[in-house]
Amino acid sequence: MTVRTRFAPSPTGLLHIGGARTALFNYLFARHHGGQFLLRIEDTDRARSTAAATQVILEGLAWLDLQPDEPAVYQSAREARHVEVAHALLDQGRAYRCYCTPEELTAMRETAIKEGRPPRYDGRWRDRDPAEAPAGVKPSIRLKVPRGGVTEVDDLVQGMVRVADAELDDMIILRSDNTPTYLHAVVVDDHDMAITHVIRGDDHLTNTFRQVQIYRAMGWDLPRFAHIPLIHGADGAKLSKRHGAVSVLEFEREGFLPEALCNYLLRLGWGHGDAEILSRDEAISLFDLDGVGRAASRMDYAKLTHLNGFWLRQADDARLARDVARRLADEPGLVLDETTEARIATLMPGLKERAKTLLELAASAAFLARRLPFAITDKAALQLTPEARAMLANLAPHLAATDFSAAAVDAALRAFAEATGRKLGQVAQPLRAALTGTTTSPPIDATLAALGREESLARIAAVTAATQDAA
RNA sequence: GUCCCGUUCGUCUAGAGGCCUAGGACACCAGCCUUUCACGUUGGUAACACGGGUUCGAAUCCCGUACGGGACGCCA
Repeated sequence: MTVRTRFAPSPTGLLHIGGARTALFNYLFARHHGGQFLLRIEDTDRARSTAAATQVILEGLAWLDLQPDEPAVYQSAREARHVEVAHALLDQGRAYRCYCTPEELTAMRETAIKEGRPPRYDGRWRDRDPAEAPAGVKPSIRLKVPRGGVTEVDDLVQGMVRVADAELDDMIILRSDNTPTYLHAVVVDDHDMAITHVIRGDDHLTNTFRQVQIYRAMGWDLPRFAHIPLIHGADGAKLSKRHGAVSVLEFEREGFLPEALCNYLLRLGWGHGDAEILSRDEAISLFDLDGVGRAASRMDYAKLTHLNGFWLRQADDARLARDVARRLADEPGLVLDETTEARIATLMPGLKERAKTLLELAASAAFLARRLPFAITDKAALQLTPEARAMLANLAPHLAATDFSAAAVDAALRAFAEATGRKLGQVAQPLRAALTGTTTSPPIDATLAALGREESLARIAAVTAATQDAA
């Protein structure tokens, strides 16, 4: 039997970190077992589902490279089938029509809570003669849940979980407006899509017992279930649209790499010995449900950032250069032409070594896009003492005599430092300030080489000229 | 309120009765490296929620307590 998993988000909000991890686990599990990973958009709630939210989910999954193996299934398009199954249940006497009004149900719930009983439907239409149906009330269809037994679910993560059927009430499977409820649609769709493993957040664990009733009533085989613990916000509470949930696309904006987010998410709630850094391929070969923990976890940006730094250093230079150019394009005062992009690409090995996010990377590359005259930070200005400016003026001819390769420039710098009795740092720091307007950058030889002869000498001249003006 | 689930360093986790003087990672502190900043590297601080059992022996098994979370919708 081929393993088939699915990620089934509802397009009522955004794809947040919890949903992303659920999708990841489903994807990894399917791949690990050589099966398929599917996507189903649960848009049964027409009032709250939006096309925009669906789009965001699709974009988020694409960014994370968690593409489904088959076209996405839209639950709303399967309504006729859901109705069909509900009626089949009705015909078999496994479901019945309930003529309660929403008001009546609300009242029922409130009294129950007031009297300290669980707020559940009391089954008043379960065995009542439909002939007694009040005129003008459109009925909903409820599942007739067997009484008196115990339902067991052997969850792949949570282990054996039992709930007395008495805890379950006769839930609505078809609303009075003839639309299916989530509980019903999920079961029908999972069955029809031949899903073998339902991997989802453990907020669905209790729902499972209700869903099992539908499988049984229809005589369908049960899929295996795996309820993974939720990711909590910093305060320990569930992540939701209204609570600390951030769209995965927000992570992109903040300069995180999809491979880093996936690596981080994988390690949140799943472990395999001391493995920390995992590529997609390694994740696929190592991932299984027995490595998933049972306790909820919290998001830790520091660790995500660290992993991002690692994956950034692994990333392809051209890819990073493109991203940096894109991010810098919006900034005022910068020139993003071919020359700049060539400089960014050239210096990328040195730049990416020093950045943890693409935002930092772009910021550190910004000096390459500046054109004279540009501002010098206060800290950098401190380096440019009159003495240092004079030193740079003396240094310039030596640099000009080289071919401006990093090696040649490095040799010239060292020779100059030795000849003038200075430590390399005493030469490099003022030079860095003149070249970048800041106090940090990749190694000075690489920086010089990336900027090129003309620009480098111009930038040096700009600060040495200032000396002469002052003098 | 009822039912369900959980609890190992600050955080993510390893741990499936003796290998645990509880390991790793992030963060933090100190040192080394060094051309700034990073990276890297060496070392350090830091945890089995609590109480009872079971056992020669428990982080690991059982029970209880506390705390946390989830579910109880004609939402998904």
